[in-house]
Amino acid sequence: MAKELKELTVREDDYSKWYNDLVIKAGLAENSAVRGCMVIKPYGYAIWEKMQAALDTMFKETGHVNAYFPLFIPKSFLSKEAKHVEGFAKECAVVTHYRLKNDPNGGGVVVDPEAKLEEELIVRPTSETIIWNTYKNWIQSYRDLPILCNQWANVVRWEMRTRLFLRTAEFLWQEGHTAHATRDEAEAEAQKMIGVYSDFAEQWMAVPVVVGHKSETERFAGAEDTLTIEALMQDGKALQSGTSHFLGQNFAKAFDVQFTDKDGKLEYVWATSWGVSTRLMGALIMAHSDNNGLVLPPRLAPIQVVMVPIYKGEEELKQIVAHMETIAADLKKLGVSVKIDDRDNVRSGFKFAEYELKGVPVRLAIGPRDLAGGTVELARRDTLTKEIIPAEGIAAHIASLLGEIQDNIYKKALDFRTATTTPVDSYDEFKKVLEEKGGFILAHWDGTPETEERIKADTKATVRCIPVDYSVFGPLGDEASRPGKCMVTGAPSVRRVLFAKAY
RNA sequence: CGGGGUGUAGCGCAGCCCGGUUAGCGCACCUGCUUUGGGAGCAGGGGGUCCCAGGUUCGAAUCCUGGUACCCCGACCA
Repeated sequence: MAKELKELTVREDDYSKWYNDLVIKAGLAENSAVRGCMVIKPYGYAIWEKMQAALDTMFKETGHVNAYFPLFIPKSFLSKEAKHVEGFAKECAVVTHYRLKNDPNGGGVVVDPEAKLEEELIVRPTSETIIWNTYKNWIQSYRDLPILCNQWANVVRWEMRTRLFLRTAEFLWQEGHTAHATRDEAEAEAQKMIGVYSDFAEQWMAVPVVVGHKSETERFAGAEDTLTIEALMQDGKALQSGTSHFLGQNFAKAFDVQFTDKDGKLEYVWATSWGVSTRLMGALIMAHSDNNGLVLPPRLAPIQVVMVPIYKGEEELKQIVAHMETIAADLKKLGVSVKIDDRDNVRSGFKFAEYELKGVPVRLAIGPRDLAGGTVELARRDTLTKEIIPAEGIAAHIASLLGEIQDNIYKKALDFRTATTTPVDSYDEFKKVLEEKGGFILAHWDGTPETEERIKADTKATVRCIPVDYSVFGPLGDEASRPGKCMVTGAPSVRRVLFAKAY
């Protein structure tokens, strides 16, 4: 089956087909029979669980706790914040009835018209409204603040076009919702959490990201400021991989959440919300994979080391597997996850290809020759190189190699981004680079929605973010952070911003 | 919602224009033998309401009419 995959080339015209085939063939997910939803298969879910575990720990280390709020949101809640409803109204699934009945005209069932709801329920596209309706009851005094809650949940957005992991009708995510006594504290929280996301992306996913502010048009519906992490995929398109919003007092005012401060004055609460989703799976796949399949960073790989026996006959298999078990025990002591694939109904060559497709970082093959000579064959997924090395001390060697692989994958992605980030000064050059090279473009923009809209209409590229730290661009950074003139209108610009075509 | 395209075995497809054996191929699956240091070979086998409904015809996967589902491209979005 993976033979078909090999015929595709990364960043060909049909990159999207390549990506889709990879997701399906590597056993991560598939399209559901339900419109626009996906089935996350066990191997894909194992990766998601590792992401969840790492993020959850990071949230707790920054003082957050988990909670859970309802799936259904009364329609009236959604309309309390004007911009919020405007942003989400077009993609909501709506529950209108609560009962079915037998079809009087024949087999099957129909919606019982008698069972119409007084007020329709919206399947949450995001939970700000239902959570703030609850926070209202939790907050009376400054002593009740801050509230630092996170929720792991699924949400539904009825997108017109869907794509596995990147944009599905239902997706899994976490959403943090915090309430604070002061503006400063809430702003600091929003910044802190985008920092957590950026650390996670870079240190766990090995995906370099640019942290920045969204422009007014790209901002979250109902936010005063949206911070984002933007990652670059191998086809030169950007992927918004996580966002953290400073919500001001918008939701507090919409849901009338006030508290008494130290001076006995009544104040509206300041808020943030922040989230990442299964879209991160898409980022992980598109950032690192090659034509042999997934390339998983060791820190997120469900299986870090796979061992494949090479053998003739049952007796030899037993011997080799016994040997492998002692190595596996050593690895487990060092916290490395190992799988011994002793299936005797598929051949070893098939197994090699299969684990490459699944992105397992390190593979050990052991056969009679190794058994006799005290060696193992070690293969690295990231470089696709193989070497025969002594079995002595192999566990410690692998443990440090996993760290090296993690770093190497990150470096590769960073080098790609560096090579695919271009500063441009004129609109013509902008269009040319976008057409021929793609990737990130650093250019001056006058800061107006009109100009941004025009650029988008002309080129489909958008302002991905206004970076907060230009040093991530290396040598380009210093010049990019200085003032100049908008490439379209010639109006003054404070600094270059990051443009790209996006998913 | 606009513009294209496709529905034939679990998956990928050919056959349709020009109606006519028992609907075919590759992968996958099952059985047996031989193999096993990079996706095995040979032999045999199982599996189909040809998307649905109606029509034309001696005869429809093929032609006609209507429906329906899905995919791709745009607008929308994490």
